[in-house]
Amino acid sequence: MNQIELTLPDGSVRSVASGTTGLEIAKSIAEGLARKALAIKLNDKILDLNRPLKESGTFKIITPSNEDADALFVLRHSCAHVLAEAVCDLYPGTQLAYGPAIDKGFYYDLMTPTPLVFDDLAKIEKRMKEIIKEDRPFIRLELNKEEGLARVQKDKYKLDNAERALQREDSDGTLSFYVTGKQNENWEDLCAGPHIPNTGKIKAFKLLSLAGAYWHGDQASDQLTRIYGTCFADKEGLETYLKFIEEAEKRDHRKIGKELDLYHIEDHSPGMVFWHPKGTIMVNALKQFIREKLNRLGYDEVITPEIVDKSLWIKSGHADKYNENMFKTMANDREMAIKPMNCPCHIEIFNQGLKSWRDLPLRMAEFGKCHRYEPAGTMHGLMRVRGFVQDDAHIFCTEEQIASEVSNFCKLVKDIYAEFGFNDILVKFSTRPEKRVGSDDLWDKAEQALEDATKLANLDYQLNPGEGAFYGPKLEFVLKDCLGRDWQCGTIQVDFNLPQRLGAEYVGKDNQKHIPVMLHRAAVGSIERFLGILIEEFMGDFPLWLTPVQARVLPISEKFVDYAKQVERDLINAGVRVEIDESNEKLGYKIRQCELQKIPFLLVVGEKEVSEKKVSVRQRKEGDKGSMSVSEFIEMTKKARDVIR
RNA sequence: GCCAAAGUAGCUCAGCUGGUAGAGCAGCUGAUUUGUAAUCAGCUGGUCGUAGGUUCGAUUCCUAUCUUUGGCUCCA
Repeated sequence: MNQIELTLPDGSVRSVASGTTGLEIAKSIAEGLARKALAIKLNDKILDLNRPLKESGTFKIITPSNEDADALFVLRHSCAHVLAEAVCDLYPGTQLAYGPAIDKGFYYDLMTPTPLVFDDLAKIEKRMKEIIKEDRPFIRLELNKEEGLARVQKDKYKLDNAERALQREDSDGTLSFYVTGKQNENWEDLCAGPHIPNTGKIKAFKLLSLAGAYWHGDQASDQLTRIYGTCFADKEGLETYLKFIEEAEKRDHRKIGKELDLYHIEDHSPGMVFWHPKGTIMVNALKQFIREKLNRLGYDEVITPEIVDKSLWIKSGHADKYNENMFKTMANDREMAIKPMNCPCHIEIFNQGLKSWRDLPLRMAEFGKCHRYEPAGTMHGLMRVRGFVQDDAHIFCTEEQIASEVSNFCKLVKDIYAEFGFNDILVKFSTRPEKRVGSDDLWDKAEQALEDATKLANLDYQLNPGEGAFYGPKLEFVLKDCLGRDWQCGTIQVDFNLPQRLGAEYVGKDNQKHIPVMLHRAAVGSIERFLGILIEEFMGDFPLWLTPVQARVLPISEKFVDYAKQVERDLINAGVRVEIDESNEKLGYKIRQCELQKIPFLLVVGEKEVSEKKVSVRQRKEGDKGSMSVSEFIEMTKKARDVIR
């Protein structure tokens, strides 16, 4: 019999007969290890413990651990099976679709004969616990194509899964099933595996939520019920995770936005933000932060109308390809639309006067307010709204200039994000969507140009097929919120279509007219969304330049209010955003209010400060900084204002 | 738009199986004149998301609708 060589995590090499199982190897190392083992990993492939091993390579025995992604993966996937079995038991006639382990747990998409409601989860959990207690083994069955397909005939989703599995390149023509217990007696599911040896190995799980999900993610297809749950190696891991969610909720920008009185959204205009004075300070501070960067990079800022006649949207293609996303309005009998994007308006400015090749690249920026009719049910605080301000710009350039302009922009995005401490950014490359304008030749050219640019920018990306804008492919810069959900912020898009459609031209060196390429780009994306991300990232403890109130003066009693007002006046004149707390409260109470409002500097003034013409400074998170003169304090804030994190 | 859940005072929430609503904080008034995360007392405040229906009677049951939340889809 052939021997295979297995390299263990400690570097030692074991030579065993081909066909030996992971469990046998675990036993040969230690009985205890064999008892704990969940699965094995051979060359990056996780396998059941009792699968015969046929190849040499790196080898590890997977044991329960909240730190081991492989362990969590098998546990969660097996837990999803237990979930599916429980649902099938409780709701006969349930059809199963798909039940993978995901980043933070697992889900199962299924179709029950009657709709499930949230309260059913408790019942399902109870049944799952019984199945786990029965400690039934997961048994793998490998069947040939005919036998396998015969087993899933009644279930349209599983049949579809089976057919697709057989079509996959790495298919060996067999289909695998996992029975939880005895064949033909207990529940089974078409599944590639791997699984843990028996259900009793699941020690800590919880069902979390119920959601609708489309079969294959296709809106036109069946709507399935998705049950989300999570599973950990032990109770402690589960509790830590649930605690994490609880903690994350405290960072939620919607909660902090309310507590700090930054904004609200109301029923009259769903998805549109009412920025309160304090939020407005932040919006303006962020705009100014970006504006200063753009000024240095040769952008010209413009302002364009928000309401534009339908005819422009017809020419641009929006009326055809973006229609359901647009707010429409009538001016008497004239049909207008509220702009969902700034690009057509920027082309209108470009088209004023004759442009020469010497004008290119022409970088036109606008903090343009856009409105998009997003589907109900997609709104989310500041992150997903219907009215938002983009830090938008359009770069009109030649084909030759695309790569360097895109590359420079990528650098700008990285710089800005790094200043806020976002260093690990996900970049997606989205290619031509089904609904698009322009010929395939132009799309080939645009996608190629964007790819060349990513090489110049030395940018790693994830391919996101079919998700580009209707006029061109795009790069998306993705940030995460407190719960780890992805939000697209920055973007750059290569567009060979709109300039042509809207008649943009420049005179080239050859004295002929040419159509410029247009790069649509936004560094933070939308001011609203980016502030939402920042609120969660900083948990309300904003850097001094961004924070709405930088200092509050706290007179110890009414006797010192006059002096406090004088301090306040001095600070206002020095450009510090300052408030005064004249309330008839004790100092401890006033300080507590400031801490809750996350105010960076508190200036306590009492008898001592009045006589010495000083203020006592208390800094957020750092405590008492001692007393100093007002001018010393102003110097201190000036230094702190430049610090981003 | 789809599935599920929710909507009670400015905020956070209570209100069991139908008998016209409560707490804490905030706010107001008064007392206190306060030294680094909550001084005390009193008072105000809600046609219980909206519109219908069932009922002698609806915050509570039913229907519709709007909004919000968690997902799906879509997107900055």
